[in-house]
Amino acid sequence: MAIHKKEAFTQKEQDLANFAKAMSHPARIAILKVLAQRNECICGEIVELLPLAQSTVSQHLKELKTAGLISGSIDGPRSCYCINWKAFEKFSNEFNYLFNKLKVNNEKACC
Amino acid sequence: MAIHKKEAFTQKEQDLANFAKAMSHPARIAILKVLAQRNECICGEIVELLPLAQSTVSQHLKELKTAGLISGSIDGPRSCYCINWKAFEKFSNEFNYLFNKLKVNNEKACC
DNA sequence: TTCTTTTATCGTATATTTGCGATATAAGAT
DNA sequence: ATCTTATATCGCAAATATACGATAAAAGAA
Repeated sequence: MAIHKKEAFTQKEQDLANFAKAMSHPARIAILKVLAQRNECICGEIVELLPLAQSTVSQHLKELKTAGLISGSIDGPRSCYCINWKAFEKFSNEFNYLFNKLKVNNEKACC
Repeated sequence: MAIHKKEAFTQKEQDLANFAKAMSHPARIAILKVLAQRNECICGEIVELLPLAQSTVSQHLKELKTAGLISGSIDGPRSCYCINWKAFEKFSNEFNYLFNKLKVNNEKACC
């Protein structure tokens, strides 16, 4: 494969793709769901709820955090995570701009 | 790694993840963008527009088609693709249901 | 200090993705 | 029938992702 060509695309394309990539695993969807449902931030409770090892869950949390979908802070001996709603709003806007608006001018599908 | 545990999650979680996975590469975002912008379906024009080899683009198109985000049909010696708006509507609904509605009850972020 | 609890990180095995050239396939053109 | 054009598929190399056990780190409890 030589080199990954992701840099050859626009920043917006890469941003959208990165956001989507962060959501591209059911475990991460499940984590986001839990964080979205609870008003208080969750820590190791997530591990209890998922059918995965603690280290694996921790890795998924790190990916979500790196991608900016959640934020986390240390709270004594445990960690506290919650959703970064701003990132979701941004994604939602980008997504709708790209597809919902264009859809109007594009009713007649051809294949 | 032993086994992938994706089956251990709900169907909805898997569906959302699969949709997101299809969008998780800038080349595929770019393809969707082109298809969304043109009223008529595009074929090899996409190859011209992307900084990738023809075989690579063909592979990305196949992935998008398999995931249900686009549909394609043979048109003489060339192939015609277009967006499957229904799939986007479904994803948009799922996504908004999961996040936008919950957001209302969740204004106070904690970390 | 030592023990316990909670979470992050390391190392590693395996699976999947990405990318391309080469080749196959399919259909219209000559 | 042969040539050309357009697209899909195969085979392979390299990069990433997924998962887990083991271990480290950090902080409160005994």
